[in-house]
Order: sequence, then structure tokens, then C-alpha cells
Amino acid sequence: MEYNHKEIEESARRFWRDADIYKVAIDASRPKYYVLDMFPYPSGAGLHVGHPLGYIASDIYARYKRQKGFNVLHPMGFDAYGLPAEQYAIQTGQHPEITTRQNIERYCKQLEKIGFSFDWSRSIRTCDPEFYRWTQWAFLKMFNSWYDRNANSARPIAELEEHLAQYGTEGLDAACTKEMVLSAEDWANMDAKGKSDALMNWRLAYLANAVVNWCPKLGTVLANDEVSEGLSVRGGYPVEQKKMWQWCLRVSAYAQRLLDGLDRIDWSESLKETQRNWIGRSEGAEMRFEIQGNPELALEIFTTRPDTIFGVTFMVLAPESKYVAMVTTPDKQTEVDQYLDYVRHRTERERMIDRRVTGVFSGSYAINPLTGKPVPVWISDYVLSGYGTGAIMAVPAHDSRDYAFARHFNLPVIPLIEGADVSEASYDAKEGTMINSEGTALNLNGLSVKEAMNAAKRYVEQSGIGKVKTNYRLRDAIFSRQRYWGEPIPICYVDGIPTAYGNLPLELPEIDKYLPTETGEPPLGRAKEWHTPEGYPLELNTMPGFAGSSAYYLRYMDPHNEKALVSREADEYWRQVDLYIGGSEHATGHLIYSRFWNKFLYDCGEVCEDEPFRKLINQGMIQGRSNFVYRVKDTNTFVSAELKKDYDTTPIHVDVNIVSNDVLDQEAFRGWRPEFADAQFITGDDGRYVCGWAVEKMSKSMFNVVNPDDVVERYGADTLRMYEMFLGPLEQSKPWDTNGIDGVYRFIRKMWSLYHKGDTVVVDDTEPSAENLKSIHKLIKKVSADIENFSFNTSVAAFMICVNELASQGCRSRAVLEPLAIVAAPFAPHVAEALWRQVLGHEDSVCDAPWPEYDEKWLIESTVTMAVSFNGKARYNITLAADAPREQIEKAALEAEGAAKWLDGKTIRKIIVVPGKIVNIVIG
RNA sequence: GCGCAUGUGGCGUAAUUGGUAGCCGCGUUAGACUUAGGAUCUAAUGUCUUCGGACGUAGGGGUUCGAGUCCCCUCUUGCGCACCA
Repeated sequence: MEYNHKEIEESARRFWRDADIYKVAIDASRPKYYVLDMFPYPSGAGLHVGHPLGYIASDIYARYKRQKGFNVLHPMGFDAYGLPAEQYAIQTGQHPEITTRQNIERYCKQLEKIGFSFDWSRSIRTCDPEFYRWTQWAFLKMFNSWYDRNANSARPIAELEEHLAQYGTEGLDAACTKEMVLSAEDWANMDAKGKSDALMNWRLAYLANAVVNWCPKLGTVLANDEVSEGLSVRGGYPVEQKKMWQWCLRVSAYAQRLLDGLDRIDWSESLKETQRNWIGRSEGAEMRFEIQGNPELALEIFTTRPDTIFGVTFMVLAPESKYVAMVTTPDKQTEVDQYLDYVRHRTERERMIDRRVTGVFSGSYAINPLTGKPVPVWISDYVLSGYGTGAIMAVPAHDSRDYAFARHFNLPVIPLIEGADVSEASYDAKEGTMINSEGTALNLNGLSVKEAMNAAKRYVEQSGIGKVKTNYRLRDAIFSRQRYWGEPIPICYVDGIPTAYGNLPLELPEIDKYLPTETGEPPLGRAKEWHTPEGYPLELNTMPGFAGSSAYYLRYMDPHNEKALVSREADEYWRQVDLYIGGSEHATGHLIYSRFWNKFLYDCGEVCEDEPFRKLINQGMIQGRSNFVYRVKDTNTFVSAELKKDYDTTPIHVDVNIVSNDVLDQEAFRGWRPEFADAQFITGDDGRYVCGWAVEKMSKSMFNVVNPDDVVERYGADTLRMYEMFLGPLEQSKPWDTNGIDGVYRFIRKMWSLYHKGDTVVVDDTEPSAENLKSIHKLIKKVSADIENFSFNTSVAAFMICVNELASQGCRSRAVLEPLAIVAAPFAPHVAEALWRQVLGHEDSVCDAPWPEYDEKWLIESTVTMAVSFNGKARYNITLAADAPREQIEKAALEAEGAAKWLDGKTIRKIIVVPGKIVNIVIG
């Protein structure tokens, strides 16, 4: 029987579907394992071959774990809210729901064909009310919570209100937008609106007038991770800074826990580093610098280098700083106003591209608390208002930014470290011995920078001029989007007071047009009846894209529960994702938000693990591999790549689907586009036209998109799966290169024909030979270890070796061919299923066949060949019994034919024996 | 600038973690078969060679009997962050 992938794969899929084989349920008798893929956003373009890479890897692992006896949860769903469907709706008027549903159907069809072991009965879509009610529920829980730094946990807002009523802010250490001091009396005297406003300062989901990334082209605000280099990640439109009332999540309250948690999870070092970077913890001190002539006013600054305080030669305020108005002297007012105006008219992007040194003197001087000397206070946009206190002490000698500023405005530079040459550049390194650092109260001279830092910090605390402080770069997440296609925020406004609207799900209303209203309100402003039954208006903003993906992994544990996001029972059984596979582009978005969201739910007692993803693997990106033809200038003649140096040519992208192994199908090319119908070719002697190639992003315009459906059609899903794994290490980015897929296809056919001769099955019950057993046990050992290490590419090679060996041994023994089918099942499930059921005659599925154990005894060699080397250079081999003792090995090495030549006249200094590998004779 | 990766044949890659570098596949070459095909099979394939061997894992240095692997310096190419004090 010939290997017919279409028949084999269709019948395997039919069997799996009919037997509902991938459905899982809680089973306390078996250990659980949760394997998850980052669910896709179903775009209109469908899947290309890059998308399934991670899914194939996770599917191999899931299938393996299942065969190892684990109860494996392996679900798939769709991240259904997103801008493209809404943009399409704006252009065409088609409801995004319809677009989304169509795209999901297409994705499902494509995924179905690749043979994944997903439990589709647990599938979720973030735009289903039954799913997003739990997104809204979590939001309200955050709205009704505050973060207690003493307990290091979120707590119900009612407990905060109680505390305020009894003690005011006394004894309170809570994450907040700005420090606030209230007495119990102040609190009691506040009206409802005042209390609501005050509580916003502490709520974990809060409304704030924040500076946001506003994208006029998309008509919405964006979170920091949705902006890159001043442009929106989706669409690439310019982004401006704008102050707006927005819902925010107090992610920053969890900064330290997000950082600490990284040490307890099994993620790649580079991804952890990216998150550490993004969280950006820095230790330092906050200090007060009084303004000369105004003892009432002091600048609060943050620095990581309190040890450099003797080198402060000026102060700098961010243009947006509240201090600017306070320190500007009347004679400088005009200049300062002009500068502020200039800064305001520069976009974020302009600031990034053009990093000119700009600034203006405020007219005031601040007093250095250690030297008592006055230093000028400047205003410049190189200081950011959003970080620290928006004001800095400038130490030009030891900070390159301060240095550039000082040089530009001719301000003094005082070096503080012995031997540091600051004539050309600042000395930023934190090493050396301190000089010029002596005041009446503190003397740092002679100390190392490290010691000086500690001494300075100690002094700052003791003298009361400031306090030691840790700052984080991580900002709160802006949670409002001025968009239609997202989860409604379940908030209503009762007499102007934002109030939780608990009747969930709050369903997304229908609207006539997917655009802002004439008055500039978000699209939900068009909804009729958008108010509570009591008539209170509902929030018009919707949630951002990351909302729905922040806790979806919990929902898969218990997807149909109407009472809770996840039942206690399901949560305690499945606990957390054991293996999460997805792209590293989510490092500072989804993977931060999910961890935050999960930690919050953990604080609330809703989930039992505080980290959502125990192990995470980032699969590499699959790039496109474009092909080119070379048109000879001003002709319709194309020259083969190896001859193009003799002609003046223009490279033209050619559809990779009419090129095979870089050889162009000339007829197909003539039919590809009308202008090439009469194309002529200059080829090599063999008549073949060879194309050039380049690695580029996979995109339609490069004609390098390869659709998995086409690969499945031609080679079958098993070949696609194995080839994607064979391409290289999972975590590495690589171009999709079809050259070589034939090799994998050939292998699968070879494996198939191992079980057949002509039309008959040749598997019999003969005793396997020791050779046969060695081949298969070697394979089982290698593949088991490879799967555990996610080294799938080397497994494929092991399969090829094993099948070649068994074929040349003429192996027909069921005892060998059965385990071969079983270990092949995670990689090539369809062909394994066909072999298992049709050829080997089993009733059940190969998916449930227990993973075979290997036996070392078949792997032990009876004889072994060892290299004999002299001073490390191998000269000849000796073959001897594998268990030969050391003396015998040495003897054999010295007595071997040819040994005399190397030993001639030399003294043997040492003999090193690595059993089974090498004998090194050191001579001299 | 800071941080994290990475560098091995014509190409994708491998190397039991310090033990004969180049497994497996592609490509190439030669041969077999053949109803002539982009099918299948068999063999060869790092470079140089005076056929003894020599040289080879980005480059330079070091540790070691022995280094792709460990240490130091330089370079390459990716990626992340980036006026974060």
C-alpha cells in the first residue's frame, strides 16, 4: 500500500472526532499537566506557516505528556477583540462580530487540518458575553480594591474606608496616585463626591486625569507597550501626549512582586531580563533642596546617586513639573513661557528623533543641603515628569545627560572621583575613590563609590533631608479605549459619581456607525438606551486588547461555569499553566498584565497560584524567504541567478509558490502575470532557471507567504509538523525555506513502507534481533530526552536514523514496529494512528498508547572503538571489549599496530583513559 | 549608550556538556533503474595536499594531556530598553 497522506489523515481525523478523544475532565487519580498556546487574534489573512510553529511544539509536548500518563489540558481559543475588525467595520459597515466569526471559522478549519489535540469543547472567544462577564467582574473587583503595602496584598476598598473613618490616613501604607494626608475628621466631613474622588487615589482600577498616548489616527489612547518609537504598534500612526480622564489599572502597586516572581518561574533569561528592564527598579534617595530666599519651598528630587551630592552644579525640572510655576522669577517669566510653549508643541516622536539640548533658567537658586551653596534651577525636557519626582539634582561630572546640558549652557563640572577625566565626557561608572566630597556634616573623601553610596544614604535618612526610596519605571496601565469593539467597562455614573455596575455581563450595545459621535465622544455614545435601569448613564469607553487575554487561561479550566470565572475545584486541580508557548513580542504587554491580573486574583483568594505560567517558551519567528528573478534592463528577458553578473539586471519578487528549491517553473511564471506571458529566459546549460533569494518579513507584497493549507495539501500535515520542527531550534527565528521538505516527506513514506511490502502488511510476531532492539531503544531514549528538553529538531533526525537502520535490517517484528508508531505519534499523529489501528490492528487510539520505556541493556555496546592520541592528537583506533579494564585498554593502546612509530625514542609521561572514548598518551 | 542573545561546510543544523568537529536533511557529483520524472535506489561530498599528512568551529590570547564547549580582549549579526536621574 502506498503512503497516501490524504486518505490517512482524513480517516485519522474522523476517528478522533467521532471518538471525541481530546476531551478532558478533572481526574484526581492522574497527575495533571496544562499546556497552553498564546491564543491567536484571528486576522483576515488567515494563518501562514509561521503561526503553527508554536502550536506544533506544544502539541508534541501535550501528546507526549498524555502518553506518559498525565491528564493533559490543552485548549485553544480566540482573542477576538481588536482593531483590524473594527477598522474593517468603519470602512464597510460590516459588524465586527461577523468579520470576527468568519475569521475564526477559517482559523478553525486551518488548525483542524494540522491535527492538534485541542479540546475544542473548552474553546473560548473573548468577545462572548459569557466570557467577558468575567473580564468585567475582575475589573470591578479591582475597582473595589486597594493595595496595602503593609500586608503586601490587595484588600477590599470597604476596609480602607473603615480605616479612613477611624484613623484617616494615619498608619496607612497604600499604593496611591499621589500621597494624601487626611484625618478621620477630614474624611467624615467629605461629601459623597469628595469621598469618591479621594478613593480614586487608592483604587486598583481608578479614574485619573493622566497624561496618555493619544493616537489621533486611531482615535484612541494606547498603553505604553502599544507604542513603539512614538508610533502605534498597530498601524504605525503617530502618537501624541495628551492629558485625559481615563480608567487606569494600578499595575505599579505590584512592581516589586512582579519582579520577585521572576525568580520563581522557568522562563528564558532574556525574557525575564526584558521584564526586569520594563519594571525598571532603581534604588536611591529622595531629597529636599530648599529654594534660596524662600524657606517654605523645597524641591523634592530623586537620585540613584546620593553619593554624588557634592558634585551638584544645577537642578533641572521637567517642563510639566508643578515646581515650574513656583520657582520662575518674574524677570524670567516670558522666557520660561516661551520654552514651555516650545516643548508643548513637540510631539513625542520629534523629541525622540531630535535630541537637541534645550532648556531655560528659572531665575531661582536651590540650596545644596550639604554644602549650603546655591545652584541654579533650570527647566528642560530631558527630565521626565512621569518618573521620580519630575525634578533632579544634576551632577554633570558623573551623568552623561547632565554633562551634555552643562556643556551646552556652560555650567560648571566638578569631578568627584579620583582620576576621572571629565574634560571630554562624564564618568558614569560606579567605581573609584571619592574626592572633592567634604562638607561640614559629611565627608566621603577616600571612600569607594560603593561605600560612599551607603554612607550618603545613611546620612540622608539620619539628617532628615530626605529618605531612601525605590522607584520603578513600570507605569500604571491606561485601561480606557475610545473604541467600539471591546468589552464595555461596567461603570455607571450616579450623580456624576463613578459607581460599579454589577449586573453582568454588561453587553456591548448595537450602534449604527463605528465612529466617534459628532460631539467627539467614543462610539458607545451612539448607543441608544445606554444607561442603567434607573437611568444612570453608563461608561462610554471600552477595555483595551489586553483585558480579555489577561485571565483567559483560568477560564479554560472551567469554561462553562456560570457562577464563577473558575470553580475552586477546577482551580485547585489545574492550578496554573505548566507550559506556555508563544512569541516574545508579548514580553512587556500580555505577559506583564497577566501576571498582574493573576496576582490580584490570588490576593482576592480566587486562585491558588500567584504566578500564572510556570514554564514559558518563546518560539522564534518564521520569516519569509523571498525569491527573485532578474530582468535584463529594458527587455522581457530574465537571466538565471548564476549568470546575472554578466548583465545589467533588476531583481523582481516572484511568487515563491511557483519556485521549487529556487528553481523557477518557467511556464507557471509566464502564466503568473500578463506582462510576463512572453518572457524569455537565459538559463544555464541544464535549462533550469535559478532564482535569487533573501530573508524578509512574510508578507503579501513580497510574494513569499506560504499557506499551511497548501503544504498540507501537497505533503500532508505530518510532513508539515515534522518539517517545522526539523527547521531548527524552536526558540530561534528562521526563514521558512521549503528546500528540504522533500527529505521529511521521504522519511514519512519510508516509515510507512517499513510496515508494508506492496499491498500487504509485513509486520509479524518474530523475535526482534538485538540490532533491531538497539535501534528502537536508542530512538526511545533519544526522543524522550529531546521532548523533555524541547529539542524537537534533533528528534526528527533520530527518527530518520532509526527508520533507515530498521529498513536496512529488514525489521518486521511487531515488538519493534509497535513502539516506533507510539513514539512517532506526537510528531506525526496521523500516520502513527493509521499504523496503530489499520496496520497493527489496535482498537484504541495511539494517542492513549502508553509511552514505551527504553532498556539500557540493549544500548550497551559489546565492543568499543577508542581513539589513541598522542599529546592530544588522535593517531589510530583500537577496538576492544566495552567492559575492558583500564590496564587492558592501556596495554592495547601501546601494543597496537603503528604504536611503535609514535613511541619511538620518546618517554611516556602519562596515560589518560576516558573509557569508551579516547586514550591519550602524553609523550615528551 | 545599557542589557540579553548569536557566530560551525554551498545551505538549515548536530556534537552524549571538556574527549576523534560536522550527526540528520537539503544541495551538488557520479552511478543504477526507467513507460524520461521536480520519481526511486546506491555511493561520494569541510579545505588544502608532495597522499605522509597539514589546516579547520568570527578574530586574538589564556587554562588543559586534550577546547566549538571554560576564562580574558576585539569584532559580527539579531533582539529588548532607551533623556528612567
